[in-house]
Amino acid sequence: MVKRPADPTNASAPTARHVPMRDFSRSLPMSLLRAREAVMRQFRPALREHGLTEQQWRILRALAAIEAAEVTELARTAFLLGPSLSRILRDLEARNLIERKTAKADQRRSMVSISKEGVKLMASVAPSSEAIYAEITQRFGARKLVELQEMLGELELCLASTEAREEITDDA
Amino acid sequence: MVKRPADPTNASAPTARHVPMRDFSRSLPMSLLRAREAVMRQFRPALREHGLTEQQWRILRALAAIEAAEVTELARTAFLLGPSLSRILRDLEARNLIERKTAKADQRRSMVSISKEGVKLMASVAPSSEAIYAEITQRFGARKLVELQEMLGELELCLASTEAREEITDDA
DNA sequence: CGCATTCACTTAACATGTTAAGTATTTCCG
DNA sequence: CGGAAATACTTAACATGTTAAGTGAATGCG
Repeated sequence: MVKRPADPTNASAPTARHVPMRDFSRSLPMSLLRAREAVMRQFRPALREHGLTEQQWRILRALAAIEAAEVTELARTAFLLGPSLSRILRDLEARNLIERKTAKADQRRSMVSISKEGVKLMASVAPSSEAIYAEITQRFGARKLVELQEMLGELELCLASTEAREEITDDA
Repeated sequence: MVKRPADPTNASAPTARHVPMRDFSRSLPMSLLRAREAVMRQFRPALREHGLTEQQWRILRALAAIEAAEVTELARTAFLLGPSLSRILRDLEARNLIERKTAKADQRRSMVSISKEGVKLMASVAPSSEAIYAEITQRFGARKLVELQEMLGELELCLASTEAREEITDDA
């Protein structure tokens, strides 16, 4: 907002603009964050009415789609980290929305599944969720939405392979 | 909406697939989340080396760009909620990366600015940050990146006006 | 077999997201 | 002027993100 030329005697004035960078508000992470927040803002009230957070809803949806799953598999599907999932499963189990039983073959693993109550809750939320999604689709345009999601998928894909070589390039 | 005929005897098998919905992994919030996570995974190690979190970095960047700002304005710029910002500013101030002074005209407001140390820290992080951004741009394609960000902006815009009418439609 | 290693999770600790409530200041208005 | 209402934060409380460490069970292998 201030376009002042370099000021060599910046003793009184608070320092700024010393480190040139891209315009902050146009960075990719920011764009993604803002877009996602705009979308989630549409859903949160409906979920909240049913006492669900976004992540709890993700887990229920994932479970409804895959019968039963190990915790690790569920984490991958719902895109949650293990510790978050652990906590949430504990709470969902306490609310009787899910069930777990340790696998017979391997005592380390526990199979998680949605309970009858969980299904009932999902059924009561799904309509409004779908309605909201439909409204978003309509506003933004169905074709454009597909296009956007394709680009997002490509972005994810083209960054996916960078993660394993931290060990190698870590020569600092 | 449910395609399955009623099953009165679902006692043994874990219940599932009772609530048909869009394929979970292809929902828009999920796509946005995954894409953003893929991007942030590139940046986090570099920030971490300098003892900064993503949000702290956002605040420093915002401050470097606008000289000084009120807390509310900063929250809008860095896209953080007030409570988060309050906590982070407290910590950044304790680390002498920012400075604050209450405005003379209005004792409620406090002006926040980046400190000399903060500028130094920014200068030490900016190069790797820019390098990472450049690599992402190159991998994904500069033109495609612009296109993606335009779509994200449009999405945000077309959902922006929905927020004020919760009071009105809240007739439940 | 025995034991180090790996594996599947869980706990812990700290930082942020999210909503609600609290505090101090200012403004509005009779 | 004076008190209700609005404003600019801050605190509180709970849930999740993120990394590191812990725990118990399986595996690999000498």
